[in-house]
Amino acid sequence: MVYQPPPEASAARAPGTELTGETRVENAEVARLFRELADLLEIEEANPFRVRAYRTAARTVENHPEAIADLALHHPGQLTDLPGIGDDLAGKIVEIVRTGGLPALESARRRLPSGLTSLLRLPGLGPRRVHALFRELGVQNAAALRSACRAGRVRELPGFGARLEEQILRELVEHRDEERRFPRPVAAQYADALLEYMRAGKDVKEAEWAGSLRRRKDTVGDLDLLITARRAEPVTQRFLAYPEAEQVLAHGATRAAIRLRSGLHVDLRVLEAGSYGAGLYYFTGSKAHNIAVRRLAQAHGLKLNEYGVWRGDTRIAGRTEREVARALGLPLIPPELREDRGEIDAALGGTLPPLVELGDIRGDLQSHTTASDGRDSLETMARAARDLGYGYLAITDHSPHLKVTHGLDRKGLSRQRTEIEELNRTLHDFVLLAGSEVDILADGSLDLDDDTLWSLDLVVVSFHSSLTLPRREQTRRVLRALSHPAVDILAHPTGRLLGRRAGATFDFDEIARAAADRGIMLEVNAQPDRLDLDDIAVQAAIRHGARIVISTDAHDRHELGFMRWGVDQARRGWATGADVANTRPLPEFRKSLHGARSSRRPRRAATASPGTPHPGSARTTRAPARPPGRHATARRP
DNA sequence: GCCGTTTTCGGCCCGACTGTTTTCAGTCG
Repeated sequence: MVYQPPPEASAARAPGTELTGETRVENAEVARLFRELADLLEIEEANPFRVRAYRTAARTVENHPEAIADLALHHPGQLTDLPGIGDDLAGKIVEIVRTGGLPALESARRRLPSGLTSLLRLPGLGPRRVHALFRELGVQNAAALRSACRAGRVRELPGFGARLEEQILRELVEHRDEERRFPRPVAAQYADALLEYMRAGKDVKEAEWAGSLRRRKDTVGDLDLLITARRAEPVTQRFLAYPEAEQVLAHGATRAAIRLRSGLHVDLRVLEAGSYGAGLYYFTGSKAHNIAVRRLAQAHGLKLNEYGVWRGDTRIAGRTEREVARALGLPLIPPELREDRGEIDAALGGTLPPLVELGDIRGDLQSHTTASDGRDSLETMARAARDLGYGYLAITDHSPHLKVTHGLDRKGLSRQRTEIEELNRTLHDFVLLAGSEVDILADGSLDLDDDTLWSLDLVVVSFHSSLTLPRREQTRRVLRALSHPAVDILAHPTGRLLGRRAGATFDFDEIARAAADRGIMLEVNAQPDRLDLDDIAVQAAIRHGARIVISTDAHDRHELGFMRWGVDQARRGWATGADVANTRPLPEFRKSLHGARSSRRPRRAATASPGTPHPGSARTTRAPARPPGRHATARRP
């Protein structure tokens, strides 16, 4: 079978064409190209270690907290300092960054249709079978595979069969070739219910979630449940009988898998108690972290598997994770950091960061009331925040531009301030801050006049429209907004909505540097479908010296409880309590806030219209918002 | 394709389950 590629697949970009600054290649794009090439090479049965090298490189690039394009263009020699990047891959990165394309991938696409890579996502189909489908039946994509299944031609291939054919067809009809991930807060609801059900089983001793849920990743593809029991069979049976299970995907002695009605796929593993720690470690992952830790075990002459740490045939650890880690000469690494992003070196060097905890949070810096699109009153929100043990809550109703939210203008904000001041007189040990979530307009100007902005305790800015501006323009827009000296916080910086909207494209490093320079804080928005910034960006922001805030953006009193999701996100970004501004008690938080603002504020209160460039730009008149070097990052990877 | 207490070649993490194999390859995590 000779494959004729469609014309558009090979005519990506004329050779030698250079990309202009307008379209800088994102880390994620470099990673995507490497992954596609790895998939195609694997289908071609290339050297599996070569395939792995591309996947490792994809992960390294994706996880790199700064723009790989900057490195490739200005310091290409430093690319090989990154783990898993050698001379060859460094050259390919430079190629991608310069031209937007990768000749090796284009050549692979001429040999194999790239539609094949989506077939790899179908359960039961790996590279060998996908290759056979293409070679024997000429199948190039999901549609062709569906026809082949319906015609009964798939079952006749060696290594396939009627059952596999039926399964493939079922999966195709249900679109399981498309990647589906759940925001973790959503997956956690299903997980909590299933865990409670399993713990009620009489044979169950310990039961815990592992996998990406335990690593607190922002989205979860499937759930991994670990259970210890003397006898595995009754536990497995109980699992398979879970009322919410739609389909049994696998069922062995110690392992089983089901799909819930929600579409979530759940893997169960049953172990004996002596292996609990090793099993938990193993199933928590990530895969890349596991591989790195196993290498470390090898270097010590040990073997690590899900049953324990072994010296020859003797198990020397396994009961608890801490015991497993100790046997490998490591302190216990928090699950959030287990991504092979430098945490093992940090652990070996004794420089793991003391991650921020939910209990460190002293206040919430974004919330809404019935004055705009919230569902609870000022007083209800205040009392709920105080009940959480906070010392302060910022009320940040929307500005008028966003019509659907019925935002507050100058008059509305003034009225609200009066109410807030009255309320503050009745609340003990608790303060409401009068703020606003001010829309960043398309040109980067702000949606409130300067006097109104300066009248607020806290100015949070964010955009809700024009998310698709070209990169350079979007960067300029955000920089202009941050150049307004009254701005305190940039909220949900990318505007992404998990599973629905990718978010705006801009030069995040430039924004983070500007924020650090001006003492503006970057928000980790804790709304389950935002979780914006993501973990990589949090890490990058901290490296640039910017402070983080974790805010719930609560639209009613219950949503104040979203704080935990934001804290999890910040922890994955290696944030310590010191990196997060709202771990400070109010006087301290306020002092730093007003310190930063008063030094930015022009001598004579600006009366210019919204967004007019400001005299006495902070860059020249303001002392740094914090001592330089506070973020000395020897502990960072 | 990367990498080095195995250092420029020869390794590269480890085990369970499924289906169709009749002894194991492929897939999955």
